[in-house]
Amino acid sequence: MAINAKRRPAKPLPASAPIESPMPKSRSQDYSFSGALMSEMPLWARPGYLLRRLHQIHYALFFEECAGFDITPVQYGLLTTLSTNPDLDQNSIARELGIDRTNVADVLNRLSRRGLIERRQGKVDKRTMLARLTPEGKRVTKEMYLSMQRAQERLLEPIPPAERHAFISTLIRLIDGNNHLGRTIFSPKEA
Amino acid sequence: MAINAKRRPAKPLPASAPIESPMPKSRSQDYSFSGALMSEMPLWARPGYLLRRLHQIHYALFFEECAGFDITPVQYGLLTTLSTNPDLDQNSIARELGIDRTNVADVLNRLSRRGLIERRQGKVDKRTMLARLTPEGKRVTKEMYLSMQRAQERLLEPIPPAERHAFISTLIRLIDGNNHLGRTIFSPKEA
DNA sequence: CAAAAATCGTCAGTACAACATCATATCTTG
DNA sequence: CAAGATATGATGTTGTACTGACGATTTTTG
Repeated sequence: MAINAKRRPAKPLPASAPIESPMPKSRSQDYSFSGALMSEMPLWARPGYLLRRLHQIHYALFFEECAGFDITPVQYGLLTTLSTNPDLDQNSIARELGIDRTNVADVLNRLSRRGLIERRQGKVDKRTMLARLTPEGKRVTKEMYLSMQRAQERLLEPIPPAERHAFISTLIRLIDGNNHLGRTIFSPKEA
Repeated sequence: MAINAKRRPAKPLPASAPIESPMPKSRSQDYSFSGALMSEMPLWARPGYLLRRLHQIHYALFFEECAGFDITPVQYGLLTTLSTNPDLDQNSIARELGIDRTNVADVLNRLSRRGLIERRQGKVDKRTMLARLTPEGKRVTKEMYLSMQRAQERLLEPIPPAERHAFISTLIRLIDGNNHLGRTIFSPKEA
């Protein structure tokens, strides 16, 4: 989900948020996730749809707060990961970030082109390319931290503080619970 | 965020789910969304990151359940929208779905190419192009419904049923609360 | 009513996420 | 050591999501 158009997202990423309320009036709360009725579950009652929207909104907030850095959320995630554990190979990064291996290479290339990371061959395993932050990369990562953080806070602002941890915890449980998905399930051999 | 690789997603979209647990051990729950401490909020405590992951997982589930249809979640959302209110113009669809109007045109083209929707000029306002489902489109929409629904259910399966509505309601509140984002904020004039 | 402003769709261009496939270099193991 | 497994790179595809600009058509307004 890329959003960056030209250079600097002068217009940070509209997220194409609907001006008009996307949420119809009546929320009868009865689209039953346990029963089998659910005669006609509308869009705004589908978690998948809501997740896409909220994810988009996070993008918009991220770009709004981090305007001028020209770094995407995924890129910042990668910077953070390298910041925590330096000299990581691309496969490990992929697992850490939850993105595809080839995609990691793309992101690394973009970051490398801008001098934020550098790569070199691993010594123990010469097949691997270990990535690490450059001094510039460290500087940017640090400099962006508060902006990124503000985006996270603004995202959760609409719900009372007491609910925020619960929400995050639910997200984590849902991710953990579905984590068996992915390449592990349909191994590249079959299919 | 496309996922469809070849024709039929034989491998539905790995979501590149990490094999190794992406969630570190200690979740001290203290990355403070109200205070200002948060010395070093790790990836897995950032709602933005978690939303991306969960959104990805939904994609994987959707493709797994709807394999063979070769329809993406966004495309199905559009089909649903047209199914509820036929003869909608592209701007309305954009608002309804929460995507950009140029993107709506893209999606409509793909659906049109496959004979699932048809468009014609509006009579009252000749600038508009009203889209509607073809009979084939209606058939597919109906046929996919249960599969789509299963994906939604599987997504929420890891949390107890009692919490599911609360989760959805929180998502809705977060979306509603941030809905002021978008083109309306940074008008195209400035910047 | 005619000129100006707003709106609708389109097109071209960019970015990016998530794949597939093939080639190559490098382990690892029987 | 040879065979298989693994890591990465290079290249290409599809789909989502923008930006910016343009023509055609309203709508608004002077």
